[in-house]
Amino acid sequence: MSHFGRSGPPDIKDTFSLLVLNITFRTTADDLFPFFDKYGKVVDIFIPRDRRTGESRGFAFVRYKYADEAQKAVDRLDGRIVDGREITVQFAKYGPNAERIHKGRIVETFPKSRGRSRSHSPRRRYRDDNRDRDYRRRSRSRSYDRYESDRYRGRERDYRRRSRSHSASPDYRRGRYDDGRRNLSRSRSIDSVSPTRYTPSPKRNFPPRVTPSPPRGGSQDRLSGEERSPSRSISPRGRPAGSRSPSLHKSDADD
DNA sequence: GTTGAGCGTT
Repeated sequence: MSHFGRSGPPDIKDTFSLLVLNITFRTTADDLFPFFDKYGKVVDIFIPRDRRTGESRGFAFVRYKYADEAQKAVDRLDGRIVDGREITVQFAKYGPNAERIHKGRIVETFPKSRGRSRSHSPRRRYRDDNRDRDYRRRSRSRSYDRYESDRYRGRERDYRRRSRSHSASPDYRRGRYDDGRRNLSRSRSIDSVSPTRYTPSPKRNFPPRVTPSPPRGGSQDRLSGEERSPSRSISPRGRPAGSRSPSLHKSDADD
């Protein structure tokens, strides 16, 4: 199904979570499902997204029903190329609530979890807003010299050159995307919108030449007066310009 | 439209 993680964490008590790193930012759970489903029973797949932009953060969590299948998936899918990117599959070390996890399974069972135990010390469900912008920018400044950077870049470039056969354009994702969502492109109906509850924009239809000038009074008042002045519709005399009779004499036009 | 170390949501 396509609704992995839509209904929240189903049950991780008897599931083994795998952490998939180094995936592309366009890779979705549906893309990873066939890969992992081939090696075992996938219970759920979840890809954390950014709460501001809603984009993927570059990693996913795959839950298997059995440990052996999860282990096989790690051994098989670890290092595989998905969407042109080498993914890294490994057992999750932390749970949804940062609980200890061994082999993708929760080992740190809270003894007094009769209703509320770990809730006693609830850490921030989400990253601090102030650090929210930093949690990904922290490692940007690396000690990479331009030489090494250039070398890595060159290697990566070479890798990409070898990767694409003859004419691989960045539209590879588009083709796949179009393959799955072409319905949406064809009929842009309200019913065809993806289950994601993202709101594109409250205003569905707006005039092309819409003037987004805030209708706030005050300083805008005088500006409005200026703009209203050049209106040729009203003559300085208070008489409509079009109301001028063509039979007006030349001498009358000396105003 | 971009980026690339890491551990998760109704």
